[in-house]
Amino acid sequence: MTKASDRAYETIRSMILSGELSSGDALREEALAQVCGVSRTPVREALRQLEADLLVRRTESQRSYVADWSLDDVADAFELRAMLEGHAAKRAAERMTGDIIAELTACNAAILAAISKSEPDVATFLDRNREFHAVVLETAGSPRLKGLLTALIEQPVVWRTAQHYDPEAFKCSHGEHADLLSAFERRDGPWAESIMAGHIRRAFHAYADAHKGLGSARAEPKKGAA
Amino acid sequence: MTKASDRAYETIRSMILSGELSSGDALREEALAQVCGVSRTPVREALRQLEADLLVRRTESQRSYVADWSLDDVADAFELRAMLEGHAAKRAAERMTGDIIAELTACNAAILAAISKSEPDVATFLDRNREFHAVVLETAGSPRLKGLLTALIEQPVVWRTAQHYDPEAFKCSHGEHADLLSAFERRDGPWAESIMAGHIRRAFHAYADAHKGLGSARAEPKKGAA
DNA sequence: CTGCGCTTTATTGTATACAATTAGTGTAAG
DNA sequence: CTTACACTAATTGTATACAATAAAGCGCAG
Repeated sequence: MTKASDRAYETIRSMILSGELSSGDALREEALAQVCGVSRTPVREALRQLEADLLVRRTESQRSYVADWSLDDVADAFELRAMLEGHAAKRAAERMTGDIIAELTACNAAILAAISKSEPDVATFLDRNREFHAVVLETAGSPRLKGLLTALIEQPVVWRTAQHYDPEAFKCSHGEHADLLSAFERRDGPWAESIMAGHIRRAFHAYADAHKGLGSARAEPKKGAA
Repeated sequence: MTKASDRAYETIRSMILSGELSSGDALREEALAQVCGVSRTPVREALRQLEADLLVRRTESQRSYVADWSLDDVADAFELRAMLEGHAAKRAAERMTGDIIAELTACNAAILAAISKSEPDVATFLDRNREFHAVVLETAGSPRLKGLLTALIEQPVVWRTAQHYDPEAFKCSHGEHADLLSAFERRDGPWAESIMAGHIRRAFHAYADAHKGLGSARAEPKKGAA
């Protein structure tokens, strides 16, 4: 994608992630085009990409809506993510180098700094956490695995989960990254896989705990509000 | 996608799978538009879809080429497929019903019939094999898993592998499906997972054996020939 | 002869107009 | 009061023209 389609993609994506657009909202191409300051053509392309990212769903009649995620959907996604990121961690351990360990160590130190403040710096935590996982995924050296996971990791769900973390949960996350580094230092693939799978599953339960009760049954498409 | 984009998608896809277009061939939008009898707009959409299917790759300058698969790429894809289809088999075993077992049994009987002829009916084998795996995947009941796998299963590589099967290999494939049915009847998820993972890995080795020697290093883009 | 930079050409990106399809609405029959 | 149906309005699909960009060819200097 180039300039205009990129702008459309980023704009729409951030509107979804920020909550400016909420689950089930209709996404009309022309309205989005005006918002993004481009024509419908790049908007269409951006919508296809967002659909691949699972942030947008399309009805059989080709209308687009902001995707809604029931708890089952989220569980489904986290289960796959645990399996795939576990696999990525195993492969990364087998391919690990000192430089990358240093990079990951620095990254995790930044995470520790961000969460050690009196008021945790959630934005920095998220950025560095994303970076940590991205480096692991890159080190796994499987383009296809990378492709599959990118469709799963950058979800609104993931984004919002950390908002509900208590100080203890942040520490857990940091500690699991540290464990992962131990496994990487020893080139212990299976250990890394176990830790990563548990790490992701813990994140899921943090999400589930924060959302228990409100069943979030799949909503019907709303109209308007694009 | 609708009529014109569908036609473009199917046309280009079959051109790639049939070998009419080979690895590295340039895919020029206008040329494809003429071949498909549509304008560039639906062709562009089809190309994006084919890119998601990993049948087409795009350079950083947005030019499209028929994807080429080194043996490492194929190994990578099969490894992921073994993991994901194994997972699907496990979930399917946990959700299995008598009706579905009957359907799968009939499907595998058709496979047996196709490969028992003096001259094996490869096309029927492939169709029924695809159907068998599709039913398992459907029964797994994870839309996301389904989405991830469809990007991996319908590859030219898969298609051509069976061309090299000897009678024994066909029998192995049928036998593993039968084993899978045993696991399903007993609702034994881990067993089903093991069998399926092995089933996929065997297919990979059949491919690798047929292609050993010719290294198939990633070719540079060719020109022309769209 | 070779390497660099400019000009030309080919190809993709974007905008817009129009066609086709779908959802929404109102009305009339049961 | 409900439902079926037709009609209208809204939305997406497609084609085409034009703009931007990258590849290729060419000339020139070293």
